[in-house]
Amino acid sequence: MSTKPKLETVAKAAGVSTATASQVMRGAGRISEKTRKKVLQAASELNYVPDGRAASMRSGENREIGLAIQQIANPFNAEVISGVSDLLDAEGYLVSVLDSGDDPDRQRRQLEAFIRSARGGLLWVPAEDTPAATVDLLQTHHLPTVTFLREANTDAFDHVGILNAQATTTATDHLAALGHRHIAFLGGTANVDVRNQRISGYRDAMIAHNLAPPLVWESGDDKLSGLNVTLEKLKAHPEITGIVCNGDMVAIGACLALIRMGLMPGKDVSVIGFDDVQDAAVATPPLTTMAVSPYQLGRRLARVALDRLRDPGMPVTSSLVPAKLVQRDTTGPAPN
Amino acid sequence: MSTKPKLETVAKAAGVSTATASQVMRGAGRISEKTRKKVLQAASELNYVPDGRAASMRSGENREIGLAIQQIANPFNAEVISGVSDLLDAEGYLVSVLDSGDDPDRQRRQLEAFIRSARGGLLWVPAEDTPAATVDLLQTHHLPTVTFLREANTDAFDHVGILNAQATTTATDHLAALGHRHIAFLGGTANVDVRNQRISGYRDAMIAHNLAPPLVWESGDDKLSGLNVTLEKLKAHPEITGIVCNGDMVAIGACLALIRMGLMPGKDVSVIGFDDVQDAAVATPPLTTMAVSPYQLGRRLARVALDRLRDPGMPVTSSLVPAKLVQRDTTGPAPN
DNA sequence: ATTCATTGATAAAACGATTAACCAAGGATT
DNA sequence: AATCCTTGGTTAATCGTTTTATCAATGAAT
Repeated sequence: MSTKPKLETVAKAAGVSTATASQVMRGAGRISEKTRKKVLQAASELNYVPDGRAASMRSGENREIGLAIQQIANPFNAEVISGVSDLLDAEGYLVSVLDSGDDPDRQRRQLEAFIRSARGGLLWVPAEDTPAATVDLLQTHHLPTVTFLREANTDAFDHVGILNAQATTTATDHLAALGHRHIAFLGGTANVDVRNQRISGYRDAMIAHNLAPPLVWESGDDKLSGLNVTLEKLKAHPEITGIVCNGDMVAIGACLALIRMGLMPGKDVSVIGFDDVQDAAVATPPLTTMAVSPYQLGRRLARVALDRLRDPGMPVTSSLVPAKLVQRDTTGPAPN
Repeated sequence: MSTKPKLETVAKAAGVSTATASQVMRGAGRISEKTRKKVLQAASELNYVPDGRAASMRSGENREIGLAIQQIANPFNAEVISGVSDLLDAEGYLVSVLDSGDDPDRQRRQLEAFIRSARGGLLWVPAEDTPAATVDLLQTHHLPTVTFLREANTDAFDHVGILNAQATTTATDHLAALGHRHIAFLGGTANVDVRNQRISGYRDAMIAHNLAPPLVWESGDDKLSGLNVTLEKLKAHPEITGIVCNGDMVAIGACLALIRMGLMPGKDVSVIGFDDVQDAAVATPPLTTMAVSPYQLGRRLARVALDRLRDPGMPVTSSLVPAKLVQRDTTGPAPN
């Protein structure tokens, strides 16, 4: 009574062969209505759930897909996850999320475990300093992979990302148009591709408008380090009246710092974020930011993965989505 | 060259049987050092990764465990996830996170898919209004399960949770000691166990101190709805000088509302949160809250799961951890 | 020179599904 | 009446491991 039911159990209960039972369960083959009913009845009475390991092993299919990301706690990532899950869930896939903590070793272990279980596909934000061996691993095992935000050093994977340089150029242009001349870039740790692209967009705009020499402030990606770094750096550079940020969280941190220093964001110093996380609109004051809609980005990512799974022969795609300037209260005309 | 290597491939390359190769890979059985070397060599050259489906099917073991939670984006949950992953990761398990969105149907689909793949164990925050059939499903399939925060209606699962009533009593006591007499409870939607427990702790304290009749304000669990509900309700009840919250995010929302109304949190109206998420300390003003350390809670959860997996015969456990009052700046003496 | 352990390796039967190939029975077609 | 589809179902091989039982070879003990 308490032993886990298998296909054979169901088949016996319905008085048919396992082959027939299997066909019924999958709605395949030619089965009469009468026996179909019998089998389904038996299955539901026994609370039968097929063993996906066996099924997947034999059929070579697997409707579980993984999303490997560095930090689930990051609100941007959290919203991406929602977008991915919502779409793939509706298509009958099971999405499970892996958090690498941006640690290449941990990432390696996770991906090996992932390959072991031979799942259907992988949506992957490669950890910083991912070794080529890890990319090889995925390729050797023919795991359908879509990279996200960060590109892997190969042309075998589809990619979904953001037009980073274009976005920070737009952001810097915006501040320049408001009369700011001393603009700094804040956020991110050294040598991450995404950040480098954003910095270069910012640099280009600074040069194009013939503004003060570019100034890059390194920090973490969270609120707290945005706060601390801003406090410290702004003391050394009181001439700064505009800050282009690597993410909304640091931007919010920067605003907190300004307030602590008795400055008014959007009045004394203008701050512009990146991502448009939900918090951005609720922050006090509401944050001007380069919006990419993480949720929609997640859906796009899922869509690409679906296309790839359905047509493995499809040529490799790369889709880069633009960010839109969303003006709220943290940017305004440069003071006198 | 490009076909996925299997155990047979490795065995052939090393000139041994698959049985031997298998034993080498798992470090089991009695194998001479010489052949051990040969096999390992071959395996690494071929980039061999065992097929976990086959292995798990035969051996009945699976080192993948799932964490099913309602909303990844919630910072409390995000920190729990870190705690769980850190510990289980170190023990060689693969943790994958499922987001049910607190939707019972979606949860059901996810859990079925989860059972299909016959994974090792489940850490489960049951969705609101989870039907008994879903609990049955897990039991029929003998999936080692630990419920978290919310209890399932069965005594078959281990449980890890919070002493909710005790915590809100402490919180209310704290406000009462500061001289507040009109205290409201804010947050959560109707009829969630956790919330009911918290409300009852609040109620008990209100009655014990002979304060104004309890007042419960319903809202979501996020910042924005905390903000909106507070704006609205406080207009109707201007006598309120203290608010006990169902979570830090609503508490922060409430503070934002106060500021918008020209009131000072901790001076005009005292607010006390629940959870102690990272944001609580960074908020302006820093939030007084009932701290449970989601990260540590996650580790505890993982620990219980490990114990259960290692000794399936162990009697069912239930561990409830207390919350500690962390005083910051949003609570203070009642105004005159 | 038997017998007995011990060591190191292997053959073959699982695990629980899927699926190609096959077949029996009945009806329609010539 | 012989042939040919069609329908509805079954048999048996297969996926890639793990594991039990077995076995050959070698050296130690009688």
